[in-house]
Amino acid sequence: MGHTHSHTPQTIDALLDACRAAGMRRTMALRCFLEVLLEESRPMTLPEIAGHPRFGITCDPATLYRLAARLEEHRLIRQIGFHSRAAHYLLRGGAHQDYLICRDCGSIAVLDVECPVHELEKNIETTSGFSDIEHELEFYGTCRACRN
Amino acid sequence: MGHTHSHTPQTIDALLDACRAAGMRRTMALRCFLEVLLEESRPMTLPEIAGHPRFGITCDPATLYRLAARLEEHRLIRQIGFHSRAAHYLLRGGAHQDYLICRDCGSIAVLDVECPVHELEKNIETTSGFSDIEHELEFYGTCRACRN
DNA sequence: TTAGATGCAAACGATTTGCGCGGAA
DNA sequence: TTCCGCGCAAATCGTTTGCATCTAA
Repeated sequence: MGHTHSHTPQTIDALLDACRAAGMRRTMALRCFLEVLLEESRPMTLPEIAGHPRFGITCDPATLYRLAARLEEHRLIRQIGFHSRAAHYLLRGGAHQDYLICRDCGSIAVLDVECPVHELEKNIETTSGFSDIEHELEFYGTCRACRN
Repeated sequence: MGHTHSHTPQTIDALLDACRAAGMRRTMALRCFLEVLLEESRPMTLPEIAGHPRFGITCDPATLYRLAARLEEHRLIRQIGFHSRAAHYLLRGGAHQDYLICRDCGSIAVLDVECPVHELEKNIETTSGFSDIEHELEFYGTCRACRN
């Protein structure tokens, strides 16, 4: 069963409320954006999000990027940098995840492990002068399929 | 003094030899590329590398990107994905480094800590079916200057 | 009514690709 | 002499920005 530190289950409404509380307007693009991210619950690029069948409207790229910027600013989503050209985003508030990525085919798997850096993170927080620290841990390897 | 697991000190000649052994030609662009990476010994983007004073020639972007691709393929350099638009590269063969990055100004600091994921990494290697695994660990926070 | 969102269009910057030439082996 | 690597040029693709219009509050 693993180490899923369960957090409060997220719902669209709760998310939209949080957005509202952060001063954002309850717009259709916002709702679609969050719905996709919530349904998929994995890191996605903006082109992926816009192309998702659940994304019910057509929406200008500019809108999407501005939306992502606002959501990230208000800490509702988080960017994660795999080695792909496009940035990935995921909802905050879920359990922290680490990833295992195939450097050939780019497939992304979620690791079901206890993240071993919490200690270190606290340590850094007190000694570095940085605040609001969080981390990103990815493993890159060659998956069985790509090894031929 | 920290945890610098010292590796064999690298020299341009050793690096060029390694390239040669990998079947690459000893070209001027290759030498400049490696010299910059060696001198700076930090993750750099390709535009940064090409713009470095030590990069003695002018060289077409295409050449640079193809060079990087070859070097990465032969495992002489390694890509690392900070949250910047451009990919960063660094020489392999140095000690493994983890980073602390300011999410506002983007400054990158090298962490002088024992990396706490080696165990986990071995673990994943035996259970995941992935091979040649390596990891990337970055901490993101707000640095003192950006906190105002 | 009004500040915040959106669409449109155009600009940007990193990265990629096809092609013919020049140089390292 | 032979390929490999290079410069040139053009195309891709993710992302950003200015501006006029629209809309949620």
